[in-house]
Amino acid sequence: MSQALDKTYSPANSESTWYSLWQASGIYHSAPSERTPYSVLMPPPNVTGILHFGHVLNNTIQDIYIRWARLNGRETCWFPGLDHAGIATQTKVEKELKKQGLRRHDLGREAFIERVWEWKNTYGGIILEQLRTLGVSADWDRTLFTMDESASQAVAEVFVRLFDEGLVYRGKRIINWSPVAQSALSDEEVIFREVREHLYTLQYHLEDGSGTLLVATVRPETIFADVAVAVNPHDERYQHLIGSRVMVPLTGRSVPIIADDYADPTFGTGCVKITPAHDPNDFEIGQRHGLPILQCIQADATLNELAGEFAGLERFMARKKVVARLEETGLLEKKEDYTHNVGFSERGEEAVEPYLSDQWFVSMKPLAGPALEAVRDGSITFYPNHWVRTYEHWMSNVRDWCISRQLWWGHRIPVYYAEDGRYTAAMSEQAARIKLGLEQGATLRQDPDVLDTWFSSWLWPMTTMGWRGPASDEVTRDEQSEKLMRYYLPTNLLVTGPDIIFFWVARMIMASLKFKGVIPFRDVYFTSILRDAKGRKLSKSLGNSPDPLNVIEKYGSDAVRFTMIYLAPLGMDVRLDIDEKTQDIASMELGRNFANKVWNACRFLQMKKFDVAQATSADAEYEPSTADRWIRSRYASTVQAASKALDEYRITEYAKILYDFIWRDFCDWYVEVVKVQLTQAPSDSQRVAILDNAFSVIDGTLHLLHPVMPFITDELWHGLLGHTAEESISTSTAPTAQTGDIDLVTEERFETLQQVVEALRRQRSEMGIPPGERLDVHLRVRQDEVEFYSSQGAVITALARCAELVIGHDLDKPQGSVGDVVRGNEIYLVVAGKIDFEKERARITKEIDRLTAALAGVEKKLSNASFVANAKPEIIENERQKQADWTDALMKLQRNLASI
RNA sequence: GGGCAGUUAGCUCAGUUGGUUCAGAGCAUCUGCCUUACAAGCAGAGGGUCGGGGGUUCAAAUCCCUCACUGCCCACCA
Repeated sequence: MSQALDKTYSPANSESTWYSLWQASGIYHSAPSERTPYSVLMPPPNVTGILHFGHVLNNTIQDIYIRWARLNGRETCWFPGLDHAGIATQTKVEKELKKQGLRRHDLGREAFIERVWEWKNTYGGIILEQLRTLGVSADWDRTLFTMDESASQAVAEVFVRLFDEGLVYRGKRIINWSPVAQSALSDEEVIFREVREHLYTLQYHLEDGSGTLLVATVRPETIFADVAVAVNPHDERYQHLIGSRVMVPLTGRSVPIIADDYADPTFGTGCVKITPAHDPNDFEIGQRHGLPILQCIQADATLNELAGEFAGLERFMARKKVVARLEETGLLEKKEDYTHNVGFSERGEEAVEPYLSDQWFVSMKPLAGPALEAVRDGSITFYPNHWVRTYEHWMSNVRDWCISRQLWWGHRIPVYYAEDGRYTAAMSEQAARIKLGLEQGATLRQDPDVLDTWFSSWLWPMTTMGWRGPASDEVTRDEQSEKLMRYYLPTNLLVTGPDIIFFWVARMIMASLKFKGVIPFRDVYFTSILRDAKGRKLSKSLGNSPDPLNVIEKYGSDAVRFTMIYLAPLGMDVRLDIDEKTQDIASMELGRNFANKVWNACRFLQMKKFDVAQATSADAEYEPSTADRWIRSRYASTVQAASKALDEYRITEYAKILYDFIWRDFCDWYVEVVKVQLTQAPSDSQRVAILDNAFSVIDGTLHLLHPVMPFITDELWHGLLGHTAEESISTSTAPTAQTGDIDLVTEERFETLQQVVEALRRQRSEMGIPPGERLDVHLRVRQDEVEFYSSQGAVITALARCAELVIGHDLDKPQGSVGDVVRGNEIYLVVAGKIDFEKERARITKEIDRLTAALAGVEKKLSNASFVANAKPEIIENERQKQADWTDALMKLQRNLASI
């Protein structure tokens, strides 16, 4: 046994020491072996990322399962990595440049990308470093960056393959445009927010001067691109006008009045202006009716020459001016307040502009079918399961995925355009020439755009294992990565937030099925959403997202991990009591106090071990006490329950089971009894036998606790059980439930003992007896229990602070005593002169009232013929037993009351 | 408009298959303790009838219906 443990657990030093040891010994590296694999894919944090509490929760859960699998002898691999996060990273670097008064175009594409790489190299690994502070036991040797060479190749090959199959195509569509990023966005990157604007009703004069059509719009700045006004074909008000023309205000242009069901006669005036270039619905109507397309808003969200005097104005400024001019010219009929939803860019704060442009799309329907099936047929299980509905809904209505981004940072689209306008996707210029049937040296231009970040993320299950794409599979055949995928795929668990179920989870399922014919993972655990005390999501901008490293520094990593797990039930939001001023989370004390409790329980055992003579061996004749057998029984149940909770992904319960076992059973009762047993034991060899029992329970308990509290458990495992520095609890073996140790008879007996002690304590407290004062106690028990209670005399005496303890079957209530009844046992505490008769009478009366009411309930049940006829026999028997017990207790209490 | 969660003690939440005093835990509150592992602790106490209403059942916090409120996701009719 090593050095004495300190009085208080101080995580700061020991945690980093342990992590260094773990890392140096490379114990978390994994490779295919004879053992059953267990693998987890880490959701790759962004290179710009800094650890936040979402990561803490997410990675703690993953680490728990990884460590638990490792303890259970699985070949355990946790694949970590980093995401290049296209838009996010590029925006960051552009902001940096802006401080120097530069824009990316000033540098040029190549120099700019170089700057981003510099940024990535400087800040990219920070979060991975931070995850180590948290204790994450990933296989760092396998860390992958989504823009690493192998991953990039896979991305390009996948693109080419899908292009060749016609599943990736180019098209001119209305897409979500971010004027700030100057790039397209996918539908998933747009979030809708309610906005209070105005609904303007404009006068469109009929071209022949015969009247005016009133048209409502929230975007009067788009009138310059109007190509028609639509009315409902069944709308009698306007039927006669269909086919005639109206003048678009402020333009001198006339457009036709067309009939289309899209126009809702009950909304506004029933007339809709049609602007195909600036509204997805209008675009479709334009297609249906063969209308021309006019575009008046440009990529930077300013108006172009079509807008005449308004050209060059930013869209919202233009709206103001246009409205003003309409007002002047009398063409503005009315202006009403109007609240509706507007799409905003997920990252930036700006309103997304529906923008007509050439983009690349993935045709999703063919990919969605098998992916939907894999979840429906149970090959993949979601926890909590209700997310399946969301998944199904999205998958059934999936729309094509816009994957091109007008950015520089990312995987360049492997498409080459010939001078004649033809194009193809290929792995190189030369390959493209061959595909297009062009001669060597023919000029080609590569598509300037890059791919959506998620186009690399969806290959994560394969690229993390070294996959280089479908063509490589067929041609070069990478044995190494093939072996890894055969062994580790499908991975066992994915832990992620429900917010990226469409972005990532669904698409990984599609890609893995498409390219490897295998599901990427079996179980998906959706984590809780973290909120502050006011219920708001944690976010940097709100200032309600403390830096986890500071919190870890204050409470310890184990404490933070434990608290997060304890507080975060499966599938529900979690409120954290974040103090915005101090950036502190006081509830972390729960974990810290618990860690300290574990620490001190071990410290106690260690001290007792030091007290016995060195090298004493356990007395083979030692007969385990009731408490010894009780704690073994409780421990066996705990192993069983904790394992089951983990298997079922009820990690909060796992945490609670351990918390209660260690604190309530082990510390509050077992350790207290052990103190008595050690004092009473006649020899050191007996003491060693007693301690052996305690050590074996604490050894197993540390293993159970290790997945959630890796640092302190390894430290105690060494400090207490004398393991060498080369060993780690994390690579030792988990305990299995010894169901034979579960002994319900002993548990019942011990519980009664606990209740007797508690009753005595309650009496003392109510009578105001100072804790130090010892009083006589008389226990009247059943004849056949006298021996048992006598054997527990020392324990009761110590825990209930008795002076003299008299145990017998045939005892009378002593003079000057207060009494109580516990499971048929009568307890008398001799308080002599200190007795407060009023209080005592009140206490017993209250107890009698309670029992009388409870008994009445039972008797009512038992006298109910249908209850007796229908209820299960054991339930009825139970009620009968209660009736007997309570009748007996009532009798004893009444006698007690009478004697006061 | 469609879908999914949630509503249990002052606060944050447990409560697996309806039935052992199941109405629990932590924090907070109150009382008393530095009892030689732990004051980051120990011993006690008070506090809720389980959102409202209805139903099924011998029996409901637990199952069904309905209403209300809260949150999230999807859709997005100018």
